[in-house]
Amino acid sequence: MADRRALRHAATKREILDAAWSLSSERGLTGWSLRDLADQVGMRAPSLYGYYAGKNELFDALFRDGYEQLKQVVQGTRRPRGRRALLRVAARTFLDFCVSDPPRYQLLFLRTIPGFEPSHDSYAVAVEVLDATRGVLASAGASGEDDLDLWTALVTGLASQQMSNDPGGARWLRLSDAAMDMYAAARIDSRRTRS
Amino acid sequence: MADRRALRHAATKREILDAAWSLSSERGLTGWSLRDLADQVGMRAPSLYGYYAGKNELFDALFRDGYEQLKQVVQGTRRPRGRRALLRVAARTFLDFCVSDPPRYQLLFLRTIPGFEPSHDSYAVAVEVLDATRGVLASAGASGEDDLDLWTALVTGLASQQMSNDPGGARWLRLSDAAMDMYAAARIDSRRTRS
DNA sequence: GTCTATAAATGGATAGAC
DNA sequence: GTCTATCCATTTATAGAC
Repeated sequence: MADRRALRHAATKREILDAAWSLSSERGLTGWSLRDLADQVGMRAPSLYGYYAGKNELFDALFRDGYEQLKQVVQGTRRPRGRRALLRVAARTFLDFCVSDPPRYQLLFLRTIPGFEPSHDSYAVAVEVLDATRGVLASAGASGEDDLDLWTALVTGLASQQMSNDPGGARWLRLSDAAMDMYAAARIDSRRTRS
Repeated sequence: MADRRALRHAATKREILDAAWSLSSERGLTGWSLRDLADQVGMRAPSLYGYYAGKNELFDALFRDGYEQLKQVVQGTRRPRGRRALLRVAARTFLDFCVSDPPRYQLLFLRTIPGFEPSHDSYAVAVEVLDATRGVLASAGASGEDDLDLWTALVTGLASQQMSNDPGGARWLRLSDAAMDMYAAARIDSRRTRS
């Protein structure tokens, strides 16, 4: 296994995913058909079925791929030692990731495609990312489950408002540091123990 | 004008909107066709065109209707005199409104329908609601534009996370009061002036 | 005002040749 | 592995009779 044939097959699957991301950016996550996708790749629609069983499986692959991307971003992020600085960097990194590709955000964090839900395997990658986020917050001194949930609500709220109401701008992005200071004051600085 | 004919016409338009909300709840905001909608109302698809020029105009009417509903909710909300209590009630009210109808939330606060954007008239209702929200926050002692933006990010984030990751549950809903306390501490209590 | 009939386009998916 | 051809369902929308 992993011979030339398999490598080529995997390369084509990646090419198809990239084309799907590209189309989603241009026309929206649900704004393209399998024919459109095939055109983008330079093949005919039926040929896609040699790589993905159908549109649903394709969305599932995109879902997984998106979370793999986010995992890479999280793992590659600088981790300042100060708690406040760590929170700020984490929030900015996450916001940049979200805003840089709104359709990807829609697929990963909203549930707006009727009938689609990720497979168990793909969802596992999402859980990995959540675990990594839990670790970052713990390093910052916020180790409770409520701390995690409040943090995700805050940053996804900023991202979502930014994309929906000021696309291309920075009206909510620029509140990132202030939001983290607010969060730290309530969830970290007010702690009795200092860890 | 406003004779029996016009009244009947308006009543049918309302009936169609209600049917559209109903279908959206069952199958998702984009999970139904004009045929489905006509079935729900008890007519044939072409007859709908006597009331709305097409699906886009229908989404626009739904958008406006949704914000009219929110306006009613906001106007009908109890307004405790204490700042903290006012914030808490406002957040809970807004969250209840969001979570009680996820497709409506999707239409009003996200931009996930490819090609659709609200008309000027419909958007004006959304602006009204935002102005009302600005007023509520000002009463609570948060009168800056950044205060407003941070508040909307926080509450829409809670709502969105709740609906996407724990539908039917309360994992994020129950953080509502804590979120408002966090917000108040950073945006209100720390103010130098007391009014 | 509502209907039937139908246009005209588009969608996902499969069969089978090469 | 990719293609052509095609199926079959579905969609929005219009024309015109009643």
